[in-house]
Amino acid sequence: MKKITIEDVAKRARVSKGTVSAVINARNTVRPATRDHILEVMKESNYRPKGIARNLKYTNQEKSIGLIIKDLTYPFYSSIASGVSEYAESRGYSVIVSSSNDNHECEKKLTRLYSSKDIKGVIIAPAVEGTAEIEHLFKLKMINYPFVLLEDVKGIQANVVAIDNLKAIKRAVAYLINSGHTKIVHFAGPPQSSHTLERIDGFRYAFSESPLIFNSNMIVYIGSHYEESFEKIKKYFKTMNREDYPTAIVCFNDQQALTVMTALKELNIRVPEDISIIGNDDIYYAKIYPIPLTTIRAPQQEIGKQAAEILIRNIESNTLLPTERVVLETEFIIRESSRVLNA
Amino acid sequence: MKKITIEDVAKRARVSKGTVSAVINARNTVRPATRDHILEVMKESNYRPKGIARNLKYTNQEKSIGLIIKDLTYPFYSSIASGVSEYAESRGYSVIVSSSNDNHECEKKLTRLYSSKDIKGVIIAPAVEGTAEIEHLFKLKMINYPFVLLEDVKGIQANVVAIDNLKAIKRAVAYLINSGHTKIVHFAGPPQSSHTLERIDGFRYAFSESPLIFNSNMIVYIGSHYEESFEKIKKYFKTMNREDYPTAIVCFNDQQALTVMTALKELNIRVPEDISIIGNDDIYYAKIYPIPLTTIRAPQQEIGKQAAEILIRNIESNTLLPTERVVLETEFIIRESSRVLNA
DNA sequence: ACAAGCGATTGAACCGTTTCAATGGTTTGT
DNA sequence: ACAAACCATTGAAACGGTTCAATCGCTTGT
Repeated sequence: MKKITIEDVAKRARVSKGTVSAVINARNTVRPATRDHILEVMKESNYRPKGIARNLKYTNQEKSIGLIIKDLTYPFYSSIASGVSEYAESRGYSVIVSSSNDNHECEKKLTRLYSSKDIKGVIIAPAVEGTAEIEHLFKLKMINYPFVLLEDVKGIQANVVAIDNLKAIKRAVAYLINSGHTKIVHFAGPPQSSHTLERIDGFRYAFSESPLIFNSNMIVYIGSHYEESFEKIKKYFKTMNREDYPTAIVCFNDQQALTVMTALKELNIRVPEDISIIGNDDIYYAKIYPIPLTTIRAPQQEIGKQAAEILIRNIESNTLLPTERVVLETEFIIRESSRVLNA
Repeated sequence: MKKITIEDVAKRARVSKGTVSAVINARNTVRPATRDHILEVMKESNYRPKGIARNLKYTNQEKSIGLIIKDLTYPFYSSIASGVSEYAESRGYSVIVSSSNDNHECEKKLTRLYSSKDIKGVIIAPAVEGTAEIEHLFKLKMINYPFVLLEDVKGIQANVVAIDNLKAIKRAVAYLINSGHTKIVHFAGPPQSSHTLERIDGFRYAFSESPLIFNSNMIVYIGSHYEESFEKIKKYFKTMNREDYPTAIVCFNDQQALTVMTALKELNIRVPEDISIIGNDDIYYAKIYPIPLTTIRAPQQEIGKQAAEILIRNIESNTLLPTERVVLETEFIIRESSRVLNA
């Protein structure tokens, strides 16, 4: 069962390849009867012209760039995607997105896929930094395939657009400490994620610069998906005396923070009167929640835009450009889910 | 400034194309000195091997399918995407997603892009049905390019996986009417969207089967994005006497419903005591809202899965299969944002 | 000193289309 | 009836890589 080619169709229709090609491309030089006959044969043999062969000769039809993110369903990443889109479209590029599910193998497969499909370049939110196999990135470098990372990766020099997670969390925690909170807890994300680690580091760092003393009970692994985390959150409070409750929780991200607030409501714990909640990212739903969430805003659109800008600059350059590294500032947004104790 | 080819590199490095190719593919038959020299030349001339040419000969490396949706940032679509992903990966296909922004031109461009890149098939949530130019879909049919639509499109016979929007809304409205609500309003979505129209139709249909009489004031165009809708919602209530307030609002989708609830909170209108709110879709955030949303659940994952299944069946068949049409059932989920009046 | 063996390199064939100058066949004008 | 003009069709070259059998230049063993 070998693939059917234009040659086969031509043979069966008793015409030349050129004529079949003309039909496929809807050129009006073909006699209607011939045309219909060829279409008939195409249908009968379920002939599918091979896209890449069509593009071999005249290549610069449609320009496109790729984006590999960890999770399509998390608004943080889709906002980055829309930032990429907006800029890219303005430069005439279409954008193609895939999710690596924070899985390394998947990321490798996707980079191979993208670079083999005449997609001009790719923006990658790299998966699980810890495991750090990065040969696939070296491979991209070798073939001078333009790419931009959305996170630092050790061991390779590449274009990066990142935010300073550590600093961001540190600032939020410092705010709580300055507001008189002493019983502060961090609800951490998925253990294997690099973001989780960075945020824990930021949390600890803030303590090291304060009179308070960090201890490891302050880190509670909750995850960020509803299904896994909702029960964990309730259990955490149920197995604890009310007087031991933290007065503030710094959450891994906004999605988790919203889940926490909903769980607390079910437990009749008030936000922010009993407990202050701080999120991370400033996703869309953080502000339409009835208790608007205090959070650390990452400039998601801007991340996307800058990454796209660097990428396209590299794509369109005919010399190899020096790598760039951009670190964007986060913004601490105080809304109603947090409270100052020593006012 | 013409494109640099493997030939150019070979010439400059004083070797043959074959050797350069061996270096690119990391074959270990190349003498290290030769290898380094070739790499040097590649870097100097910023040579980027053309992906599609590499794939011409041995083609079936990585299988992938495409997905074109209207809005990457709306959770409804990203859930569909994850349904597609899950099934596709299990069959060995990678998934590539693009957003058409509900823009027809963009959709056309993307279908061209996908079919020209050796992506085996595509699932399309078609943009703005009203304007309905569908030559691009006919084009796909002509080249027997497998595709599945996520909505009926008039004038073309194609694979479709859809939900019955009209029936779904009708059911929700019927529920309200049966619960004793008489002042019911529909907050509609973006005027140009086909979903908006279907939902308005469902709303009217429910009235036609009840003792109540529909009138056009019951339809209020609010949109579904925060920025545009929040103020509109507040204005709607401020320019109205309290006794004229509807007792129930059927929203275009969940995102809008959540926005409405937040706006109502600001106006000190209670949900569900003063007004019942019904959403549409059952997105993730509908259930982590502190007043869990009554809504019409669309089986998003399942939509994605079924579409992917049909698509891959068509991709792998070597004869042209008859088109399929699947209509999935919605589920009315009563949570806490709605209230029965005549209990 | 020569044959065998080996690693590195070459180059022609191939992948499946598009293109376009050349050709063949039909119609038109006179 | 014949040249000119016109349409539809052909077929070979081109696109930019990969592959692999053949070859080349060195070592090695005897």
